[in-house]
Amino acid sequence: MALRNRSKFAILGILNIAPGSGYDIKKYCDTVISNIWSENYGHIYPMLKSLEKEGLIEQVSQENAGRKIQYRTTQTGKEELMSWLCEETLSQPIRSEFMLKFLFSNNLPKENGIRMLTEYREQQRVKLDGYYSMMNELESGIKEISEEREMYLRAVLRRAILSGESMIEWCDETTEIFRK
Amino acid sequence: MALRNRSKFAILGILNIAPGSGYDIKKYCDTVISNIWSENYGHIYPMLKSLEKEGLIEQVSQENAGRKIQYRTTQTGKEELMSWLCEETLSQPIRSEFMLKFLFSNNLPKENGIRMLTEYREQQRVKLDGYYSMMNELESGIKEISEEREMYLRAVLRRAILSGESMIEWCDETTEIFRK
DNA sequence: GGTTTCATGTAACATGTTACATGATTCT
DNA sequence: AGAATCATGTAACATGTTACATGAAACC
Repeated sequence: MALRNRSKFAILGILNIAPGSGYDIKKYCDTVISNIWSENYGHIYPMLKSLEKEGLIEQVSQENAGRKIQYRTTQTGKEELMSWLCEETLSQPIRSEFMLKFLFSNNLPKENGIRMLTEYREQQRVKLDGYYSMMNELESGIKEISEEREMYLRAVLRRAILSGESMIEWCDETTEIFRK
Repeated sequence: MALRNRSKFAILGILNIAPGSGYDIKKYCDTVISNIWSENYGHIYPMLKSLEKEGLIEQVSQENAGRKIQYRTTQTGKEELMSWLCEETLSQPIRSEFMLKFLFSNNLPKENGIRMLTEYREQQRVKLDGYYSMMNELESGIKEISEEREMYLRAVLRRAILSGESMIEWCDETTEIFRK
């Protein structure tokens, strides 16, 4: 069975939220949804061509913008997107390099494990701080987002926060155990 | 800069815990460490050849086993592994198809979101149950694992449990909000 | 004797990432 | 004018997944 192309629907979905260029899509991934998705140019630009060829997106007739090529979803594109949304999501294979390293490090002195935990905790803390401020921004309601969309965005952010908090909890708990 | 081959060290690390065949490695990934890592045959067998060629692993002279080719890490292999363990782990790009779908589904009726959450919660619950029983097994100490190794295994399992619990918490919380 | 599990392997395909090329526009 | 950022694009490379082929050994 052929794999469903996930980048395809990611890009289609992002354009469905707000029409934009390849560059805009990259920006969106690197900021707003960096905690749940990533794309790179090597995927984005060829995919935009192919989505256009398939008739799922179309160029927005631009007058103002310079070279910028803006796309938006077509009716067909919206329909394909909806049908993907309703498909069940198969659970994806998990790969956590940190956890793997940690598991393997039982031959090294315990202090080494503790150092790994400390560094990792700090990485997580920094990310978590970022999520907290995003949540603040969202809640102060500066952005021009519909209430309905905000609800979903907030849920996704909340997920990132809970997940980060849980990771920090684990780091602390495990460090404690290792110190004893 | 060339990417560091993660499968390489995963396989090397697994063989360092316990010598075994390609088949054994796959088993180990699918059971013990399924919550943190996955490998498939397409990676494992060619990588075993290449690790052997590099001198990082060697075949265990077998007498008993049939066709089974068992490998173990060499001294050089152990050293390379240790040096990888001490390298800092760069944070990996995140891709959660479920979250992406959820974020995109603001055009669908709210009930749809609630259904997604319910299904996802159930998926997580089943996994979590599996982790709980693994933890029980570990704690009853049936397996022939050194105390030191057990400590690391337990930490990794504990991580999976906390992570699952946090996910379920989020599902419940979000469902509540969506019901209002 | 048949079914399941063990066991190794690979070809074809699908996806993901980096590094670079190119040049316009905006900011200072 | 020079630097930073915007913007599009691709070639080369790296990684990941599936489906199938093959057959031995264990189990029932």
